[in-house]
Amino acid sequence: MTKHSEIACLSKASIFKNLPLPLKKKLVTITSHQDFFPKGSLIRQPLDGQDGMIVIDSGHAKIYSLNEDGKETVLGILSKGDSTGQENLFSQKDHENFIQATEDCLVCSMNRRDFQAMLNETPDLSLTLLNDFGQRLIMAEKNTIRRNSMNAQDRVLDYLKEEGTRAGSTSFTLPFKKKDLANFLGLTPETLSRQLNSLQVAGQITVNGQQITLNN
Amino acid sequence: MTKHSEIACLSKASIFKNLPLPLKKKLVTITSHQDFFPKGSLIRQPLDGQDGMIVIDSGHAKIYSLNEDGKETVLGILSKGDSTGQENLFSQKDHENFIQATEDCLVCSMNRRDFQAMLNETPDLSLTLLNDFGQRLIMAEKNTIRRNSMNAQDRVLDYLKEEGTRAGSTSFTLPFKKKDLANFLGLTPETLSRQLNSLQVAGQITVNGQQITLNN
DNA sequence: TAATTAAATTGATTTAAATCAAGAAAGGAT
DNA sequence: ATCCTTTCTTGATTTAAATCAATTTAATTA
Repeated sequence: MTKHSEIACLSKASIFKNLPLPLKKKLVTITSHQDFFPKGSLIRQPLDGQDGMIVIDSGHAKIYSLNEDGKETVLGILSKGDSTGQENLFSQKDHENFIQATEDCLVCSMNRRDFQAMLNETPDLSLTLLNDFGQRLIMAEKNTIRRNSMNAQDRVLDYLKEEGTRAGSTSFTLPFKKKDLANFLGLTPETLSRQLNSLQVAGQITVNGQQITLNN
Repeated sequence: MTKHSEIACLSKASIFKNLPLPLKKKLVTITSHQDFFPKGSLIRQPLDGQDGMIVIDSGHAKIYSLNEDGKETVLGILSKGDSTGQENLFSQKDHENFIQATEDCLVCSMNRRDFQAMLNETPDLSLTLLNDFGQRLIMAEKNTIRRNSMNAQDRVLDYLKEEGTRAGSTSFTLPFKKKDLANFLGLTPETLSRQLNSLQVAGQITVNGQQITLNN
């Protein structure tokens, strides 16, 4: 593993990519680089003793919680460059969510103690993180609004458009199973299936397995 | 307005209350103290040019958004000591939510530029804020789980218990209109009314106007 | 590649909560 | 106090999405 690829890993993470190079170099020293997780394996789970944050270097993963009766709630999807766990870097409580690799994943991670020490020395890093957190809070609110004021079809369309924007193309592959997407949108797989079909009949989208094309 | 009350204002804000005194003193210098907003008035609204954060010194306020067809989504409720707007302190975008005083309010505020300058000098403050943000993100996830895996009645009960914990008593006054509470929980006022009634019949709570008592 | 398991789709039915409607209670304004 | 407006409640009805059920399709595994 070359130093170059280590810097590259951090540079992919949206949360770090705009940091000045010297800061990145410092971060490299406290980062565990590119651990491999095969598809289906758990990257994090409650009581695993892990307290840091992770960055997805390649592959996809999903974050979910399980309630007492085993019901799963999909809280988010991670793609290349996404990070999660920052919210645990500052609390003493253990995380309570599962993170599962939905494809083979390479993952970079850093632990709480190292990171906190680093934050104390580097105000720039704090500001970057604060900015990122702010964005996430705004996203969370947006999601609440979406769920509160949109019906099934509009939620699906809204998500697909967002995904299209993210992909920078009208054509893209769903980054995870429809089952999980349904849950993420607060729907059942059956309802999602019907809505996708209905949108296709209306000519708004073209669906081909996991491949989606937005028309207009 | 005495210096003492100015410090007191910051000390009430959960986000600042654990800061060391010297830091609080510094913050006081960039804070606008105790602006008065009568019940019903808007503390913040889109395009008002305000870009900072606020702390509620007394009274209650609600945060909500309006979509194109005028539908309101209640995003949160602010009580004494609560703060909001931190998420805007780091982005250049203007805020898009309304904040309305639901009672007469005294509000402290600080603007983006002053605050950012201060952050650069005081890493401790960044850490405190990061911690707070982390908590909020965790709360937002909790809320998603609640909405995804609870029916109307459980959502209401869950909220009431949370409020009871917050109030530190089994008896408390709802901090805002049932109409707004319903919206906040993703319900209609009719459904909330029925669920409160049903919980009372089941002996779980006692309802008297805005006054709620939890039994057991 | 066949066998097995999981995911996705399609149809029929149920249901929880929304909507519609109307009256009662509470808050503000004059 | 009286009027007017908004909120709250209660009942009847509708409806969007969930659930139940059965295939088809796709993905894993042996």
